[in-house]
Amino acid sequence: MPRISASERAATRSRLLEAGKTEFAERGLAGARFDEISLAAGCAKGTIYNYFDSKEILFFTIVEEWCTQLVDAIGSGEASAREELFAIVELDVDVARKDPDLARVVVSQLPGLFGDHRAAVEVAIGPGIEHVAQVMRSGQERGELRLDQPPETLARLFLATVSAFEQEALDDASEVCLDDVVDLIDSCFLQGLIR
Amino acid sequence: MPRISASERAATRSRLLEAGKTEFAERGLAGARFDEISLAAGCAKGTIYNYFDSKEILFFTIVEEWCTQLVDAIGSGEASAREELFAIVELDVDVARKDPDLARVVVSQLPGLFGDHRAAVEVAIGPGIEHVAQVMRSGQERGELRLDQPPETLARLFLATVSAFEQEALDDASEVCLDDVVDLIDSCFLQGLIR
Amino acid sequence: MPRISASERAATRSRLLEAGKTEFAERGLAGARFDEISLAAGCAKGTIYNYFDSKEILFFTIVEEWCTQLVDAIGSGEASAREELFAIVELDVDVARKDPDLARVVVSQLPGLFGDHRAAVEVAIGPGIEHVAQVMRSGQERGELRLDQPPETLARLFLATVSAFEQEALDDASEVCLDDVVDLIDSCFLQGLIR
Amino acid sequence: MPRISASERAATRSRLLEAGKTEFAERGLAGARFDEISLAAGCAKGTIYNYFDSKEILFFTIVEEWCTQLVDAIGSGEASAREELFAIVELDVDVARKDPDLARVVVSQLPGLFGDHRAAVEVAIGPGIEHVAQVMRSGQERGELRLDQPPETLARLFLATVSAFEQEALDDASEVCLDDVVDLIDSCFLQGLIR
DNA sequence: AATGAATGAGCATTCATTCAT
DNA sequence: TATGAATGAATGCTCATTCAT
Repeated sequence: MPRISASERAATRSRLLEAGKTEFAERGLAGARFDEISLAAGCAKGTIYNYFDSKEILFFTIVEEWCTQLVDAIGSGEASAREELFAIVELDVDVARKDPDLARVVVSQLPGLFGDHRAAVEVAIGPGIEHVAQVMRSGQERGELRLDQPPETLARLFLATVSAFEQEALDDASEVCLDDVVDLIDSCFLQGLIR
Repeated sequence: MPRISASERAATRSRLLEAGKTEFAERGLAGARFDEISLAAGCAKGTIYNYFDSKEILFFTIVEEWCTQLVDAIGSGEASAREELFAIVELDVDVARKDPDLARVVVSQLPGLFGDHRAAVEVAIGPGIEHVAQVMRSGQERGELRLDQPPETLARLFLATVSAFEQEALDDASEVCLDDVVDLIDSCFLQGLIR
Repeated sequence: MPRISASERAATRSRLLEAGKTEFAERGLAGARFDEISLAAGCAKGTIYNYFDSKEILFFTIVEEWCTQLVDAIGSGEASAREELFAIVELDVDVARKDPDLARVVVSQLPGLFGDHRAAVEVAIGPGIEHVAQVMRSGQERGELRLDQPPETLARLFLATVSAFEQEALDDASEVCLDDVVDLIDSCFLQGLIR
Repeated sequence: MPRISASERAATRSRLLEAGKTEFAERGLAGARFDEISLAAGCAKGTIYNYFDSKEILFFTIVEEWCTQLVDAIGSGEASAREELFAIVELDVDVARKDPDLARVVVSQLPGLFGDHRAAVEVAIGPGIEHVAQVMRSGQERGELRLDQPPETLARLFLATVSAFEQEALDDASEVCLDDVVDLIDSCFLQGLIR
């Protein structure tokens, strides 16, 4: 018999993830402080360890959450490659709109990781990469997409570009807003893919 | 009267920048250690402070160096926007080829900065942005480039995309090599700019 | 009216003592973790506090148990000092054979205690010391044992030596086995006591 | 050109070892606090790491120092085994008299160590064991000592007994004083060794 | 200018203990 | 009584920065 209900546990976990997103978005993986996260989540520092074994695990759980949101929401795969990729960008932008901190973590923190962290991020975003690669593969097989790069490479370039554009859009000083990103990706990237 | 000759000073400074690049490329801004940098540069830890006031200053000096290399090498501005931008990518790729550590620092560390560091990086890469923005502006005025975004935004998106592609190319596990980047940028990005 | 039967309570208590022995033997007083003890005992961490007020109390209860086993098993006191002491060593070795973890706790952890813990261990092993001191006193009165040290001192030296030899025997890398200890104590220590 | 003279460095190192002895003697390896050690040594906490890489290293350096003192002071090996061992006890008692904290660390902390620490202590006191074992071996070869145990075992039992007796003598509440230890070891232990 | 020892703020992590259920 | 989630004090260790020499 658990001492707290499942919903309480889920609520605390959720508050920790939320507080973690904010802290990681503001200070990065290296600079984030558990003191701040626990304060923002309204629990004691030690409590974090009842939910996440380490700072890195909390971080990569957040990254996985982003990836899961994307993969879960992605559609049937029946449409053309362009339409599929277009939808993926829309989803990504949607996620970023709903949770800018989450997007900030993903687009700004992931490129700077090394070693074990690099490996962990590969694991965390692996499913997302693989899904997009599948779209690219189908597109190539149907003759819709360029063939000079393997599908996984196209997927990585695609996601990297989307991230770069979103980062620009998330910058408060920028003139680009999230709404522009879908069109920009379409015209500036997808067209180049199509042959 | 300086106690060491100007050339000695310049040599030490240069060794520090070189060692800094390697360390920042391997461990990031947050993880870089002055112990390692001084060791690699063959001087004492305290000596670094005779050349750079802080770790951040050393970092941003390196970023500026990258930016300066680009701006210095950029041509007259007589050609078409596409040719100019093409040349810029070639230059950037050239720099990355000659100094992969420098490129790694720029493409992987800059996105993750915030607060004061964010502001400092804006200062450091400002001239580069401004130069590319000027190319974009001319292209728009000559009717070569799309008009729906201000030239500075186009410049930022362009450089962000180049960085994203280079990062992919610098990843040892990737199938993309630096030689591919110029063509990929041309077909996947520049074409989208041109109307 | 107790909510659990006396036998259930005794069983849980017994399992906790057993688990405690193992953990203390493996990690020492300072390093022992309640998480492990409760896990091994098959109950929740908080339950330990229904039986023992603190980690130290659990520890000293175990030490007392060792002492009680010895005192309970010790004979009438009719025999010569040498025979009595010989019997005590045999008992001690017997206890160590049946419960090596218990012996390990006693011989390895007691010497390192200080302050309040030192005082508590004195209380816990006091009856054992006193019993052996009584044997020494009788031996001295009957003229069997050396008189240059008070009986309590002889008792402490005797038990300390037995512990030292047992520790050597309990060490897996050692050539000495528990069976040797009785003879070794007799020839290396008892003979020196007898005048 | 070192920034501090060798004597200054040696003095700081010495103060750290001294402060470490006191803290380890009072609180054990697990309980010792670097804050206290640095305070007692009159330097900053971080300074300790300029001299010792970790708490364990400081601890085992102290243990080694004890062992080195013994081994260095031990004589030619020309005398009989009994005289040699007698001299070793005198040396050990002398060290304990001059530096009771050091003795307290050795006699009370070493028995309770495990795992890596156990292995490290074996390394630290190895030379001392080996030296005494050599004395035992010579004594056996000359027919002076009992043959039923290998020389290394005799050495361990001998040192363990000396430690046990010294611990009793170092206990403030005990009636035994260090001066008694030599005679007690001779009559209670050495006689048992001799055949 | 160069040195490198000293500094001490900062922080993730552990774990005995508490207490609401 | 039993539970186990929450707590938060405690502490070893890192490392950018300082400064006496």
